[in-house]
Amino acid sequence: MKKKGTPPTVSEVARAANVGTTTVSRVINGGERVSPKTLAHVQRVIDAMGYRPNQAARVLKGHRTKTIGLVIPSIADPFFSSCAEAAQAVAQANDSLLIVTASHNDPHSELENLNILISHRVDGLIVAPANSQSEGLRELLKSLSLPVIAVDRPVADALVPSVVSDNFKGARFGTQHLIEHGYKRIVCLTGESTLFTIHERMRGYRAAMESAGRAATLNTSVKDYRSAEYAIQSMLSGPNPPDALFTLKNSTTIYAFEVLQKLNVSIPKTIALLGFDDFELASTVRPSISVIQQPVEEIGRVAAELLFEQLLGIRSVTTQSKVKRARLVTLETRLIQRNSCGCSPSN
Amino acid sequence: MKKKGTPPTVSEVARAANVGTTTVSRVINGGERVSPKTLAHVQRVIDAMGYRPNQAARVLKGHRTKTIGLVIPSIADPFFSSCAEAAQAVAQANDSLLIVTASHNDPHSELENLNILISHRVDGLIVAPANSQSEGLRELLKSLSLPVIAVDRPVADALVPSVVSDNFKGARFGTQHLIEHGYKRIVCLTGESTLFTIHERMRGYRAAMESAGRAATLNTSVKDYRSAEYAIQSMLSGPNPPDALFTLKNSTTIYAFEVLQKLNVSIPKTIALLGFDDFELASTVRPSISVIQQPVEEIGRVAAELLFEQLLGIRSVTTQSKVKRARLVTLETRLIQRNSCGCSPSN
DNA sequence: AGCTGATTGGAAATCGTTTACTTGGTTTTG
DNA sequence: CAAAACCAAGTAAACGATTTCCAATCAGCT
Repeated sequence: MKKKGTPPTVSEVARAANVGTTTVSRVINGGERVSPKTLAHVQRVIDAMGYRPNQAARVLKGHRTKTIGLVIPSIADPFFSSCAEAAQAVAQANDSLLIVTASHNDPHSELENLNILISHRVDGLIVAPANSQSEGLRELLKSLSLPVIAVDRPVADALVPSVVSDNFKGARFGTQHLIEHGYKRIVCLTGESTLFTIHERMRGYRAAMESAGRAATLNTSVKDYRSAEYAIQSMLSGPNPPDALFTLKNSTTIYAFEVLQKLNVSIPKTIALLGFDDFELASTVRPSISVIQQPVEEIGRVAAELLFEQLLGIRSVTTQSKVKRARLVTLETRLIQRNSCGCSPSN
Repeated sequence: MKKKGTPPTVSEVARAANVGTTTVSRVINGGERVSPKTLAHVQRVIDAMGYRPNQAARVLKGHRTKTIGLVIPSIADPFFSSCAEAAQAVAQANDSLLIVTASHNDPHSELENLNILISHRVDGLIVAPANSQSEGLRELLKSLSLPVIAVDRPVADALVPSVVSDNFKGARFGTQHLIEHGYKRIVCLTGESTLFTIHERMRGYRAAMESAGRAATLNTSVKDYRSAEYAIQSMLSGPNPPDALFTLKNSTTIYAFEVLQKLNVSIPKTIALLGFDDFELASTVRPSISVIQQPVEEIGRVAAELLFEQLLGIRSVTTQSKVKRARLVTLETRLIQRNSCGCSPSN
């Protein structure tokens, strides 16, 4: 075990072992075409010197960097960190590393991050685009020669394959579920948002209401506790108050829940609550909150798998068409029935 | 904007711009010693060709990889993902990328991850050691020539600088707080754990109880809802039931909360609850749960800052001694008073 | 013994960038 | 007016691993 200083190189190892660099290289890469005893000897020297091949040199010779990039709005966000965890696992299974950067939903920062990652010669990229329409992003993607997968939000025109959960169907199903359980006045709440996901969910809500012959009521002004309080209070004191709330994102769900608790409105007796997207403690609060759950880790996993599939099979035309076929992977959501919408399971 | 194919190189750019490679290189790196008009011209060509320098080649010439590695138990864990987010931000500010890997608290996997990162020639490492004592880790660290910072859990003998929150003081303070507010029988609950953090917290609880002349009661068997139910129920039906619970980790806090709710035990009237470590919805449940909060992002931030400090200032002896002085950075926790332990703030 | 053929090991080119050293041309100055 | 100083820009040699080709060795044959 060597102490400090500059890391040893192949030739140093070769000299120490009294062999050529070729032999050392072969030992490193599986030991083909090397006699068992030299192999053992060289391996011993390698271990003794604490030698580790320099990836940069390897990459320079035209090899993979064994590195993929992930650009997400925030690392701390539970949704994206679960995604990242799953993607990292797949990367590891494919002998690769995952580099994570946060765009904070800023298209400019996103572009910068992507450029840096490309400069580092990552083998592929997974991106949750800050903005599906962003011209900068689209231009970059067009000029790119490496595989890219979008997650959570597709890029306009399916420029790259995307993996998303079925926000539309999920929201429609959730709304239908409320309708079927007899709720008469179902109001949809969310923070004002231009995000693709929220947009799809609103569409799903509207579709379900429409096909049931109901009037859709959407309130997109719930940004914080205050606005939630205002919105809910005025609805309750107004004419024709809602008997069910469908909240389209976690923060909105939480605000609504808090407000209802504070106002001593009984859930689900007076008002039912159904949230889109699950969060750790939706099951812990009393009453526990029913939600439409997204297959979070699956999104990250499938995206990474798709990426490596593309990475490993660039040769065959068959693969290309296969990839072309799957420009948009839509993963199913499911309803987690808890106690907040009058459709209690066992407990 | 070039279409696809292999990425352009310096010499290609040089040829296209009718200059030497040196000039191109100079333009890339700030444009010193290049006339304004050639600079502009070369820059134009670079943009036109979509040229991006190959980091691998740059690294090979002995430069930083502008890359740091982070090895944590889990990426999806809120604590560590916040850490990661903060570390990434610092990395970005230092023009570097963050590579994240998950060890799942397995020392073997941890070692493997570290080796891979080292092979990729990361400039430095941040690790949350799976096991402070691990011989493999200690040996690796000793043989290493790059800066490493430990987070959350120090490495034995302060082999590398560590950034941790003050688990001992936090737990002692929390316990003292409960004592001061008149709770007579304060029981400490946690999952059985050999983790450094939990150990420190137990030590803190014991210290506080001891110096108050109380008998410490620790139950380390709360691993899931079932075991929590059993533990709490038997304590409640036994002689001398507790009037306060101090839970040492989030999962334990949640289980205890759920069980108390289920048993219709009033919080904090019958039993008070204080948790160690904060989580998003501790403030949302009713009653909201008071906790000892760790400076989560600060840990990640300080660790990364320390790393870059070491990375940038290897020259001066002053800096070395400064680093030596700060082998263990202990960050203060604070008590977040909510409604679960009889010491309610305003609401 | 000498030849064949398989097997193992080595020398050298290569990847794309940086950088020490030159070159040629201009400007300043004694 | 010549010499010194200066500046932009180019040439070529690294960096460390892979890889192609070639050389050497040795066993097994005839």
